Amino acid sequence: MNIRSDIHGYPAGSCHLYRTGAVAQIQERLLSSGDARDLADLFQVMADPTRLRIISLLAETELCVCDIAAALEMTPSAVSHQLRVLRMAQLVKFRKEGRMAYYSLDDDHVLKLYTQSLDHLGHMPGGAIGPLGKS
Amino acid sequence: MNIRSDIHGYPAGSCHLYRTGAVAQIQERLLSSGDARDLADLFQVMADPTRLRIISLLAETELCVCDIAAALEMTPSAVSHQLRVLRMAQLVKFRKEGRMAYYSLDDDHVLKLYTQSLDHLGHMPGGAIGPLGKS
DNA sequence: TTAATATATGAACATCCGTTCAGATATTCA
DNA sequence: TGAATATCTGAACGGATGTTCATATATTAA
Repeated sequence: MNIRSDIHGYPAGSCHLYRTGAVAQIQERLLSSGDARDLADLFQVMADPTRLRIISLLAETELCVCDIAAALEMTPSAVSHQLRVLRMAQLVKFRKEGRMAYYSLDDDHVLKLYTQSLDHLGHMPGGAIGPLGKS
Repeated sequence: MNIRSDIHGYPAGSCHLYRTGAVAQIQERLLSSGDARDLADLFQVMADPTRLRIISLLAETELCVCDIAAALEMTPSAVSHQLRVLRMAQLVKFRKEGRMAYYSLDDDHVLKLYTQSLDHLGHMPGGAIGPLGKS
């Protein structure tokens, strides 16, 4: 009886965790399916160039949709769609003033995550992601 | 002559940035297209439940493919595919020992980004806050 | 050598995602 | 009122993506 043969029909192997019976131990620090999905959703929202550029604009001040669209040289429609995604993920909030909607970052956690990722990018050799592994 | 009419054929609006001519100013802090794409690629790699769970496993120790597969209750093939994605993004590295491949996190920036995002999740009002949700 | 194990990879499939387009709502101005 | 503006939204199209399946390579065991 092991996980592989029970669940996936794999023949029992000889990986050391099975020999030592340490599977339960490493599963304790395993992110739950639910948390993994929630986290993935968060990263998914950040995983778009347009949304990241919007965040970079909102990092310092609130802006209305048409100005964001102008700065990004995109249609207000496309920007509005992306702002909706950011809004639903609670990464940005907005206030209505007349016919304008002024958007800003929801809290400083967004900014922290953004700057943290920029920091990580700075540590990537060449910035771009190359093939296979590290030298 | 403004960006919208030049590039997208939109009629000139009256957004305040155009009246004050501050477009160039906000464009200075705008993330470049290239950087935005690189950052989006990084987040994209993080934006998958399986890859996040792998990262959570590798947060404390190196593991071989079959043990990761066992802990995740997935096929080694699926795990190998995801490890390849993590490897190409330089989020994990591996060493070959016989027929086994032991994977570990490439550097602590990955872990920082991961824990930072967990922290953000903990601040989400509606978001699911699981056992690992907050530290 | 032959068999079993550990990992890697290409193709295929279903699903998801960002933009465009058309159109809707709401506010302001003449 | 009617026209222009600011924003929003649903549908659709093309492209990206994660898993499965079959298969390939390499290492170890018998």
